[in-house]
Amino acid sequence: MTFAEPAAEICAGERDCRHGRSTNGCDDCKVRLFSVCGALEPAELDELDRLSQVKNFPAKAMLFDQGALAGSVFNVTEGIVRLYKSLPDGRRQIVGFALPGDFLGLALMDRYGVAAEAVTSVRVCRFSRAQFLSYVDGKPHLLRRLHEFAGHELSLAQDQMLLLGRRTADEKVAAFLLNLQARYGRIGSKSVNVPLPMSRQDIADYLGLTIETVSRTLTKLAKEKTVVVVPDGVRLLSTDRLDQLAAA
Amino acid sequence: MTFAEPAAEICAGERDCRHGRSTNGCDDCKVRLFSVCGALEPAELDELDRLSQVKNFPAKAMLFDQGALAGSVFNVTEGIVRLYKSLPDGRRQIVGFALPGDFLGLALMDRYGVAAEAVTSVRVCRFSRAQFLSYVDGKPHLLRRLHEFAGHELSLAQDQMLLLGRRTADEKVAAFLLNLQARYGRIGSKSVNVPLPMSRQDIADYLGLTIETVSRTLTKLAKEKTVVVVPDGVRLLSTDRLDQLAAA
DNA sequence: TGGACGCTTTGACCCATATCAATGCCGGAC
DNA sequence: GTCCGGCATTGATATGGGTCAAAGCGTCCA
Repeated sequence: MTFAEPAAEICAGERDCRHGRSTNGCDDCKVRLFSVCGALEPAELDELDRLSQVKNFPAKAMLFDQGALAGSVFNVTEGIVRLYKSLPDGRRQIVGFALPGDFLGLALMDRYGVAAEAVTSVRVCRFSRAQFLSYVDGKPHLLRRLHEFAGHELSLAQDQMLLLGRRTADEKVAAFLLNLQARYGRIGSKSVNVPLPMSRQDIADYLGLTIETVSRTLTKLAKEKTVVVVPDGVRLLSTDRLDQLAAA
Repeated sequence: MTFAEPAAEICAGERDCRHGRSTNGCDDCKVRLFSVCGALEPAELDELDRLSQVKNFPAKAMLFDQGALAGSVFNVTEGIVRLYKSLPDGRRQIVGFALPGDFLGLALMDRYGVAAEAVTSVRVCRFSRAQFLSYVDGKPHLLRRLHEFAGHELSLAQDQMLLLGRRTADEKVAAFLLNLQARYGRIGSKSVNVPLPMSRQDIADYLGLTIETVSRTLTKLAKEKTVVVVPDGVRLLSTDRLDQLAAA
């Protein structure tokens, strides 16, 4: 199983949590893990330090396959990862994109429930699942936090079900753009420029559409001056219009 | 938030766990909670006893609404509950059906993420969320178990995304029937007779189809001798054919 | 500098599923 | 019984989005 959604979501506001004790090059992941798990003692952070390990993947590399034994927990620190399930005939459903700060494998099950592939080149912090498990065991506040996190994940999955089952192509694309904007906003500058590092095929497989429909929908939105399509992204001109389409 | 899926799934086999200490009429829920949470001490079971409370709902009654403050955790002991999200214009996505043995509100978040309505008349065991929470706190093995459960839930949700986004009407209906059969099998007799207490509209809203398409698909399956449609249910004639359609 | 490859856009057409509209069927009220 | 109301089925038709096919358009590399 794989949890991969906004860690920042359950972090009570941003803060500078560099604790000045780094023993390897992986400050970022420690900071983010901190925010997921709630306050940790310096000693606990040091222990996490020792468990973490930086790893890089080129674009298109597979971090892990669906059904594989889950040996690791990852924290994405740079780049984007796609998480998906496939049908035997090749049809694919992307169930989520992991952005910097997101975790993979936090469900701590013994097998991964989805496959994970680098969309762009990706840098992660890796933890051994076994070590992470024993680290977490005996820290009930941390377990509680993890469970809350799981509930949040499930809620997002259910939103996505509503989108896949009951929304039109326009609504799907609008919701996708707004959602991405919000998530980028959390990790960097909140901007009307939304990068789209993933391909149209990825977007289509995320929204339950075809590549052509995604493309046509974007040009339609562009024609009605709701967005501007730029290289590798989109500029939102009327978030109001998008909100209206996404129809919360 | 709401977790509502096969509790039996994570129970290591059925067993008769009546512990002979019941102080109210709710043996069933204790048995099932036991199976979710792993071995508990008799004293712990007694404590749960005191927290539980039987409640009945007639068909169509709402157990709780989406976004409402989550005051309770439920364990369904009789009947079927539908869990859904709605769009402002009335479009509805059912994200799951809760059968006897399933839990509602196990995510323990402060608000329910979906609405829950009785499909049939329903009997539940109710626990106060606050009491359940303090009961669970300080029982790390139980927290671990709960977290595993959450991961399983998420995995099911992701399967449903694949179904909603990438499967045809035939495949959706076939997968739905097989899935229901498997779940009934866990709580009673594994049979080729699959009860369908929910309406066609419910099935449609679960599969992202219309009522007419569900009806047509069932008659099509009946014409090709894959199933027989009977009052309030379906008899499966060729699970092979259904498996083939569901295309694991 | 060009051409080849991968991705995106655009166009024309089609089909699976939605929509609209009867009709059928059953169970409860009286 | 029979009337009524709520589902389910079936048929006719429409359409959103899929499919197939052909250009665009960068970018990388020779």
